[in-house]
Amino acid sequence: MQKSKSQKYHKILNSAGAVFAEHGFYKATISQIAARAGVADGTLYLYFKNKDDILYQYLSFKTDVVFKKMNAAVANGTDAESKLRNLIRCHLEEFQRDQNMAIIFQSEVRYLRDIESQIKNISKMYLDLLSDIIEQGQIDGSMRQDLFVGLVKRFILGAVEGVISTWVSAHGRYDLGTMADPLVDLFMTGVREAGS
Amino acid sequence: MQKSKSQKYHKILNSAGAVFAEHGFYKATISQIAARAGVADGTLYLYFKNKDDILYQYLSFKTDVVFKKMNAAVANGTDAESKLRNLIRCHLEEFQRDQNMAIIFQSEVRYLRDIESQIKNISKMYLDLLSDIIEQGQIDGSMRQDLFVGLVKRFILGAVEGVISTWVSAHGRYDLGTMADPLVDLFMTGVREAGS
DNA sequence: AAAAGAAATGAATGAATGTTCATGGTTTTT
DNA sequence: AAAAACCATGAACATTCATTCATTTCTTTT
Repeated sequence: MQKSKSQKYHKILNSAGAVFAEHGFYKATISQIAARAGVADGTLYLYFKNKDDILYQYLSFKTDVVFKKMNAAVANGTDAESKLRNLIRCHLEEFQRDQNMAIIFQSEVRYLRDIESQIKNISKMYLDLLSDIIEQGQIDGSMRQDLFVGLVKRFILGAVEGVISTWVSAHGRYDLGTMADPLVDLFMTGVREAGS
Repeated sequence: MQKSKSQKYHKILNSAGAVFAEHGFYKATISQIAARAGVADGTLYLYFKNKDDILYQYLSFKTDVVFKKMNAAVANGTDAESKLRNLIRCHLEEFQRDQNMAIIFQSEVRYLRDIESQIKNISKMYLDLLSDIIEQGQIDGSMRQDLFVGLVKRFILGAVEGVISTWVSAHGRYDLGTMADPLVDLFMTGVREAGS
């Protein structure tokens, strides 16, 4: 029973993801989500408080999963550069794996003021990861000392998101994962100490 | 009369910009826009086809103005680096000057599939400007030959947009224009030929 | 200043859709 | 197998708004 509830719950979440990604949150209707999940409209309200709550729980769930993977990816690196490389590769690969999530994060999240705390959380966690990496790089001498970390980390996140955005616009027609290394190279060549 | 129509038209456009920026397109109502412009609801329909059309014309108008300035800024530079510097400074300053526009471009535009052609236009124009600059830099030897222009230009745009996004999230509390030079420096140090 | 034309009004309309709840079905318990 | 507890249904409800248009107000013409 717990499991069957869980199953239906996730079925609805998934359907919601697909419908939100296709039509956008506001144009998506409860009926569309219910139909795609193969349940009646009213059933959604057994599992979710309201339409907003569906999106909220979708984002929470995805955020959790992805962020755990990102943390693991970073922990897997030794020096600052390999951590950065792992983080960005993980980011690109996860978004490529789940295109609905990519669309929702890229297109919708900025739009929703009510869920601002959620956005802030995921962005903040990501930016904090980047801060740590950059600071480590400065300590071990692989990154310039005169970097303004606050700017650099936003710079990196913005660039990665821009690349994802473009990929989404192209309907995911090319491989996103392969952009990780050129992207980091491009970035590192700017950050790396001239002589090292 | 032509002028008074023009005045009211722009009054409505401005009000729409403020209301869209504050509430987002879907939560913004015709009544709010009308009230802010000091006209009756029905009056909007003398100047615009419908709600979508208001946003469309807002974006068209702003796009035109900003893009002319960006073109002029680029034309004002001599070498690739100064052109890039001028472009990015112009971008940041214009968005800072008109925060409503900044919010709408950053938060709303990605969301609106119907206006995709519009977005594509402004993004494409911007990316084309960047392409030209990078190619010129490669020709005159100030930028590396092995750059993948398609990636670099999205990298730059993404980074700039990321910085603007952060500024918008902070409710425009700090000066955006001053970030132009550090941003370009950060970027150039990566792009510039190691020896030059 | 009267008439004609243009511009503006805002209450009424109608469509869209998030949410509820009385009803019916299914599973579990006794 | 009857009763109880639980789950699911989907038609009906209520609200929200974009849009319209009959009426009024303002401007121009003669």
